[in-house]
Amino acid sequence: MPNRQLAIPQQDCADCPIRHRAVCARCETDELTHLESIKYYRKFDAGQTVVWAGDKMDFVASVIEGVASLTQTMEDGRRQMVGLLLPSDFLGRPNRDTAPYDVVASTDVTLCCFRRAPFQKLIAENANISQRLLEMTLDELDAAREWMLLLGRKTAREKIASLLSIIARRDASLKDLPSKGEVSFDLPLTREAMADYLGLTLETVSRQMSALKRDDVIRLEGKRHITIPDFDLLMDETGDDADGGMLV
Amino acid sequence: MPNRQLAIPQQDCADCPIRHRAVCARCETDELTHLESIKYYRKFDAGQTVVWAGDKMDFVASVIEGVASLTQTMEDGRRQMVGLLLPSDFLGRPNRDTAPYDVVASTDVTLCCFRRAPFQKLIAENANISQRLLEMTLDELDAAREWMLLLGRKTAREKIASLLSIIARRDASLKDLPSKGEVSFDLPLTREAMADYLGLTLETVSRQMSALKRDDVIRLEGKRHITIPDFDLLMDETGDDADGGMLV
DNA sequence: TGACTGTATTGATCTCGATCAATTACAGCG
DNA sequence: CGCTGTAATTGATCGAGATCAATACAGTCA
Repeated sequence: MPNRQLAIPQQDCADCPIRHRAVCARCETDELTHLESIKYYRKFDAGQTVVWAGDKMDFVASVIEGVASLTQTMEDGRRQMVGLLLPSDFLGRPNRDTAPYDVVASTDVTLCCFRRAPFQKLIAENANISQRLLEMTLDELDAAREWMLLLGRKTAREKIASLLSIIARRDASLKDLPSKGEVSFDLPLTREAMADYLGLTLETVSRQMSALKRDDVIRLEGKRHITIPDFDLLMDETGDDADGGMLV
Repeated sequence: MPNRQLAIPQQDCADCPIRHRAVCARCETDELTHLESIKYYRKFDAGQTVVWAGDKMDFVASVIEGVASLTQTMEDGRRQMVGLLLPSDFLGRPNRDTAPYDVVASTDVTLCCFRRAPFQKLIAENANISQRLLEMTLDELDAAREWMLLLGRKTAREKIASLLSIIARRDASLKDLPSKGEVSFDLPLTREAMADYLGLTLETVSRQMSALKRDDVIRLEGKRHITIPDFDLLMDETGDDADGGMLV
């Protein structure tokens, strides 16, 4: 299994506050110049909708900080999250200017946006950028397939444990810490958003969180700050095999 | 929502028995020549495993005929299908020579294979091929996300109806028929494989099939041949909104 | 300070799909 | 033909998670 972290380039992208592995990644100097001229930043508050499904999207973007989600909704209101965008993740796609899903900021979010037209020109002209995008899309696809296993076959408890381990890992790698032993982090999702991620109801999420707390797999300080006393213990609850590379 | 069919090129690829939209698609004459020299065919019987998860895969391939599935298995045996490969779909990926999932032939399958090394060289040298692969991968990602909605939020009946509509559509488009009014086709999956696709047990699949038959949404001739008297009626059972582009 | 709002927890009950088990259908084959 | 083995159907029962409902809690605003 591929490991996303390995893909994060060491070279920072000009004035982006953190290094990120989106289009700017691995770019040659001249490409970077191109990018700088079409790049701008946008901020969103927690809960704000970035784009609605069906809306025109005149930009693509890279998540600089915060967490956003892609969500699908059925007419009767049933909702399923289908993408979770953490810092360094990419939003939008070339050759498609209509958003297929609602994009909602789960926390305050900063996006590094690229105007669509010049971005597409950039792709057309630079082979390594479309190769980079291909690589990232394949990682997304792997993540989606791991997610499908979770949705289709895991128990509620395993689902919660899996989600916590995914967030813990990504958070740790962002802070350059190992995800071993004691790990703690802030949950960027409400119970409802967790339920939408996991294909559960928020009551079940809450109950299973309480159960994991009761069994000392996790500790809660306030509603959102989580400490995992022993990461291996949490992993035992996910149903994944030990080495199995869970990708976000 | 994008429509896959539009992506199928009208130009056939040399001696491939049917036109297919894999790497050969839209290629210039000289690229095609390259391809011909690294291309070979392999056949598999229904039930045969093409590759095991973790195995080295020294080729990538395009499905020429038949149906294959990608499946993930947990240690305790729970299984979830995460990919269904129909004719024209692509298998394998550049820069990854280890199969992440079991690939199993659901029916007799013919693959058009490309040796990995020269194929990667081809990608590196031809920008339009990696753009083509990107496009295809994005379609896969959309399909995976539609699938996630199915797994997370649909009822057993809706799941079955959705699967039947997906297969009916792909089958119809392959035969250049419209998926309207009365449609009929052969189910390329066992009840067990359907269950693995849908995150259900095979008993539930069987019961829901019987229920759909009882309600005249489908008709069964033998175990595998299905007739849908009115495609719209089936669509009403899927839970999708009327226009919603369900992608395989 | 207290009313108000959105988020989270906990309880009681119900239901859909899982599980366990028996039977049937059918294709291949001696 | 009657076996044999696999795939599929059907029945009886169970249980995980959904649903409905009440309560707790932390901000925030008047």
